[in-house]
Amino acid sequence: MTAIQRVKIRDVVVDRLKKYITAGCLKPGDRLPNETELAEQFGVSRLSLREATKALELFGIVESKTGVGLTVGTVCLERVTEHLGFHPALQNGSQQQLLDTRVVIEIGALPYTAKRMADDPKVYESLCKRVDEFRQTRDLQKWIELDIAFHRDLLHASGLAPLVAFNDLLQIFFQRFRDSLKKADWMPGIEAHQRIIDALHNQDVALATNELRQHIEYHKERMGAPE
Amino acid sequence: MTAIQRVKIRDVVVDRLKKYITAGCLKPGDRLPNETELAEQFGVSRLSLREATKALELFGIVESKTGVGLTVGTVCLERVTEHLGFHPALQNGSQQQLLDTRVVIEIGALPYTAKRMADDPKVYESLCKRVDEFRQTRDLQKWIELDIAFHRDLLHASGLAPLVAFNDLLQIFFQRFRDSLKKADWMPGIEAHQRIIDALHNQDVALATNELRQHIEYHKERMGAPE
DNA sequence: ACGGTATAAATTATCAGACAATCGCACTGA
DNA sequence: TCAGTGCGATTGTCTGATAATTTATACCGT
Repeated sequence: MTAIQRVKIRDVVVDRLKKYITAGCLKPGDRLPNETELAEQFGVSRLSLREATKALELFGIVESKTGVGLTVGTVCLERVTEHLGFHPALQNGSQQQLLDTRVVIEIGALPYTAKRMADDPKVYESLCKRVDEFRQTRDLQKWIELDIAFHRDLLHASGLAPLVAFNDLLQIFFQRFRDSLKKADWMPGIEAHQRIIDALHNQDVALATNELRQHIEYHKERMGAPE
Repeated sequence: MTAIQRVKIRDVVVDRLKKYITAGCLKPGDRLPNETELAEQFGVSRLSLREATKALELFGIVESKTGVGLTVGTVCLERVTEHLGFHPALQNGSQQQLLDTRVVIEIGALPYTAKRMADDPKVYESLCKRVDEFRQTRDLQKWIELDIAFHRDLLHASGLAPLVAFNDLLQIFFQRFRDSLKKADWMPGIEAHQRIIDALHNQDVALATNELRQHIEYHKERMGAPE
């Protein structure tokens, strides 16, 4: 007794559309065939094709304009956040995994960040500016935004763009219990941020790693196993 | 002259659906009214409502089953990651960046894998089985598949599901380079795989890290800067 | 009376065809 | 030359119908 799930046409069409784009090396802005033609090519009705394109449009992968046609787009994580941010049902079963994943990504990026810091002094300066912003803020909501921005910048400084994207995605799933934290919980984070970038500035990756790990583990205690 | 954008019905429906869910405090698994009823309630045709629900279904926000109806779904990271292949960071990222990202992820997972190996002997055994499969294969295409599978299993053994999803995403972009490799290039990889899991088996994370780094860097030389 | 099976109802999945709205562009007229 | 107009192409939306699937119910045999 195999639990077979009926394969829905639009899921197939979604895959085929994505393959069509990648196989043709199409870039954002490139035109796609019109709906009728694509439907014929895939051997489905226009409606089924539409359901697929409309779904992909929510991600931003394709765009459609009346009177113009379909064009290739790019995933815009802000848009994804917008749709997911209202968190009806984010899977929270593995907060531990999410945090560990963050640790892996952020710590793994540190050596690359240190290398870039050695080459470009502006990297350190801009990060310092972020921390200063932090010190001047009293509003909790603003702090949260700045914290996300700091960790994002820290990753961005590594020069590894994919890691930034992955981190953005993870942040979506963290958003919820961020709100449940108290102001006092965030206090120690400021100086931790400073110590991390200072260690990197001194090319002491090991120290930065320790600081960052402690910094994230600190949050782990506050979030883990609530009930 | 404001750039007015025609408000598309399905976008409105998407918003109203999300509000419907949040306003009712609906949880994953909760039933939604059927399509006809919802369409009537929103004052749109059933088709427009469908386009909205199908789009949300790609996110996992709602689920629909034939003969059952609409239910609130759970959004999981893996599902979103699956469609992230069109993110600019991955589209425009250089091979170098993608490889470095792989290094960060795979090496970062090793400590977790070692820990799980210590707890469960089956982890090591199943990985060994993979390597054995490798030795018995002569077909190049099969080797490529097995290599991907091995690295996937290695990550999976860490217990960090998000990393597996990220890795799957990265593999899409490596696919093209793999095909250009020669059979001889893959030979040393087999024993490297064995050494990695043996080191982990002995709880020697540092050694495993070195082996894995060399293993991936080895490929870097063959792929890097072709033109 | 009970268990299993066949039928019916409810619901989504998919399709076909039509018309409206919108955009781009060529064509025309001054 | 240039502004205006109309036409074709394309997506947006609707109506209606049929197929596929699951759940619940009624029926039948023992």
